[in-house]
Amino acid sequence: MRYPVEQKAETHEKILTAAARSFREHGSENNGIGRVMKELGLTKGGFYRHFKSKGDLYAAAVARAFEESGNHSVAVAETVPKGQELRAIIENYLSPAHADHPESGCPLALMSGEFARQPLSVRKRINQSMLAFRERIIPYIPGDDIEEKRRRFFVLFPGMAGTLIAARAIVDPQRRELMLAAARSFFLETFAPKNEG
Amino acid sequence: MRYPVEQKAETHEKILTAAARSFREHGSENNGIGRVMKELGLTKGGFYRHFKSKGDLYAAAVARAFEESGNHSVAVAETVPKGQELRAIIENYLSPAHADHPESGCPLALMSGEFARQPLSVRKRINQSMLAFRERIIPYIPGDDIEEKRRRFFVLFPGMAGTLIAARAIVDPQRRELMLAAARSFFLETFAPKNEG
DNA sequence: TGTACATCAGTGAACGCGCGTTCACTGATGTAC
DNA sequence: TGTACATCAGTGAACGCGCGTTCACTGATGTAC
Repeated sequence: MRYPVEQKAETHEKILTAAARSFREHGSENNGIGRVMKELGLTKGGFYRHFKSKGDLYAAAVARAFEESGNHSVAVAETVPKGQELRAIIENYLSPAHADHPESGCPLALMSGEFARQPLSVRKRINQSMLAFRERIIPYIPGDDIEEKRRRFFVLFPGMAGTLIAARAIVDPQRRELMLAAARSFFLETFAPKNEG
Repeated sequence: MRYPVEQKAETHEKILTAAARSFREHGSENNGIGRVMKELGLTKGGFYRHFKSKGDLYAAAVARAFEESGNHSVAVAETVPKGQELRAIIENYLSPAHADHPESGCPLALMSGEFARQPLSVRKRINQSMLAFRERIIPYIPGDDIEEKRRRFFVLFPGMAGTLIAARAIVDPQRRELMLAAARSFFLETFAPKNEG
């Protein structure tokens, strides 16, 4: 069949969006092309018209997940008065809602173990995606120069990601929220104190 | 064949140790019983004399990994003068050596995404292992009472774990070490300042 | 002391399953004339 | 305007592979007598 001209781009986009969600929710191992294509009502044979391999999709899906996560943080920052942006980002990142919804959450907190196991070519692309995410967040990080902001980013965000991971491992919802609350107040006080606002 | 009486316990122990390493290095998905048994020169059919299922092994291996990680931190603490223990633990945790050797490293930084995907029974056991790890580290955390120490633990260790994850995603070794160094000085200053030590 | 039997850790083949990937194909639409 | 042909996104069956799990079995040792 010949399909409408714009359809290929649409399908490509759908695969990418679905994979970015599915890989975060179910991991990329023991799950993948078949599941994603089935979700879209397509057969897995057609996948290779859109991506070279599973590794190719994985790298693209991680990039997409970082983009979505960046979009979300920026959107949150834009809902609050100037000077309050980082506070809002931190509160949102360490919220119970984020802990409860891995499928739309920060990839750093989800695909972590897998990152280290990817082939170099994939790791390089993941690295780029992470740096792109950083550059979107940087404007909201306080600091005298860009290098100081970047250093702070690399303490704050990985730190919060690790907190989210540990929180997700806590089974009891009440204990989980207590732990998140403790982390929230720590990161807020340390990186976005109120009187500096 | 009937085997020497002590052999069953020895094999059980070998499987557990090997799994704790292999699951950290390769993940538990797309890898598992077959690989571990082969490493020990055994066939995978024999596995079920020692563990009920793969999930059972997984939970036990995570527990073992937390124990090993706890042992390591305690051992590091015991090599330094009194009052310097937490500094030593932090420096060791955020060392390039730890970033380079996932197979013997902290499980929090490796199996994170997988944790959230386990069935409840397995997650409960992982939760217990994490709490047991905390209790071993608690003596080295400053704080007025046990609750404060626990809260600090749950900021410090997940924070460092996230840092390790992000560091492992950085391809260039020099940039990786720079990032680790920035995190080291942050966590040292914040949780184990020199003049309190 | 000798003999018959039970034990059970480990073997190895088999099972169904889902994975990533390949490939000959289909057929509605776009293009050339 | 009509006709012949090329295109190529998506199909569906097939491939080899490794997974977790089951099971009839082996046979050296421990136990009972």
